[in-house]
Amino acid sequence: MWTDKAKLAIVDDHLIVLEGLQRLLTDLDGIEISGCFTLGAPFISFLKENPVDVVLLDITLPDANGIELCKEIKKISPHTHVLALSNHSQRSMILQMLQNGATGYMLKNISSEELITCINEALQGRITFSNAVKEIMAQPTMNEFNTPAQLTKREKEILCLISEGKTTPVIAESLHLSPLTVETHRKNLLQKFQVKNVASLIKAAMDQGLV
Amino acid sequence: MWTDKAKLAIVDDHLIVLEGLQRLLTDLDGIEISGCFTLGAPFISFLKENPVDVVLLDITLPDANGIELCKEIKKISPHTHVLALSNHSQRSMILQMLQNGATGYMLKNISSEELITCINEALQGRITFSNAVKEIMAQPTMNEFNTPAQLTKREKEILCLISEGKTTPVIAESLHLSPLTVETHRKNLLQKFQVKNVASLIKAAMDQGLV
DNA sequence: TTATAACTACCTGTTTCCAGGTATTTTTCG
DNA sequence: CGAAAAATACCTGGAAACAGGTAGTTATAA
Repeated sequence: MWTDKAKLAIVDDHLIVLEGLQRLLTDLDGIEISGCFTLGAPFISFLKENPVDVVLLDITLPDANGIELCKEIKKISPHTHVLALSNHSQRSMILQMLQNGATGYMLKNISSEELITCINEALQGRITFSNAVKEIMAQPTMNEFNTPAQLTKREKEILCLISEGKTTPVIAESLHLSPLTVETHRKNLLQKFQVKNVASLIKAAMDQGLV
Repeated sequence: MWTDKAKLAIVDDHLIVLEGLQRLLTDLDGIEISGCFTLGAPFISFLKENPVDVVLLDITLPDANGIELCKEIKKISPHTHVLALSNHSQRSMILQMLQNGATGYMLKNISSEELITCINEALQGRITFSNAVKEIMAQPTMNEFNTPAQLTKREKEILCLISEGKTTPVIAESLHLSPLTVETHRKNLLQKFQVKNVASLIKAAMDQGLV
């Protein structure tokens, strides 16, 4: 059946949020909720069979990582606009979502007017943010990297072990490497995060969700 | 006007969650929503003038810390049952809320049946948890502290500076202390968190939301 | 098939951290 | 007020981290 209403899908693992969004978005001209999902996988299946104009996507789901999911959505259905809905206000997270095809980013403290505005903007293909996100993006790189640290597999592995409190000799042994090699990776990690000791390394890594 | 319905208040800074809860809880026998608030302060004012039987309290509000707010609610109105509603699944957080008078703790991924069950339990004064929380509490202290680290003002201050990458001599200078004093505080921090280096100190502190 | 990136390994110092204490002086609170 | 907690300061020695290099050996992708 043809309809002139835009088809909206919602993906969020919190039932409460799902209900809230439905309540805020029913009885609106021009928008029709065509599906609600608490996991990423069922939505992907749905998307393969049904057209979706815009999806409100919670980026922290139990079964999938938001960035990967966004990428997958755009691969299956490039015309579907992805509006990220999240609690995370990290600049790097916002940028990563945009780089992977998201049309907008909203924080969960959004007002109903903002929400409707953002959805309409997204339907027209315009990049859109909730007010709180706009403020975050307005600050020019306060202290952070606009490009989040790009780590190699080995570096991530070692970073993880460092965060567990393992020392260089312990890490070396558990990875069957020379302690000197581990020291080198450590040095590279400090350089990539532009910090000068483990304390700020761990903080930076956790801020970016890498640990 | 007298009513036999239990009076329920909701405090959550996310409009979406507020709407969702209203949708899930209207038209229920025995429960009446008497107020919704997006900040802690207005609710405290409301509570002073109006009876509330049970309050669904988001413990991460922009204007107040959940634990303090809970304590204040119980001081003003001891018969009001506080049901914490949160995203934080840390055992230590749950225990802290209970220690400060909360009647229950629920995670936001709760189902509607669970939610209603919990509210009814709470109305009868029984300690109650959502299923996900029950699981967390069932695990005997997997690795965590059942008593979250209790830091002094000075310790928090120094912890914060450490997380910014400051070294002992730098911290000493910026606080006008002897480096040896800072070392002592450092040592106490490591002991309180039961870790043996800064890496795991920062991780533990961030996991507990102290940085 | 070549660059380029990643992973590996080494060397020399210096600084900082950490473990193991002890001990005095303020605050804070019952 | 008196006791307990917090904050201050000190000491020694050893372990780990950090700065500053160099350099060979795999992957890997243009």
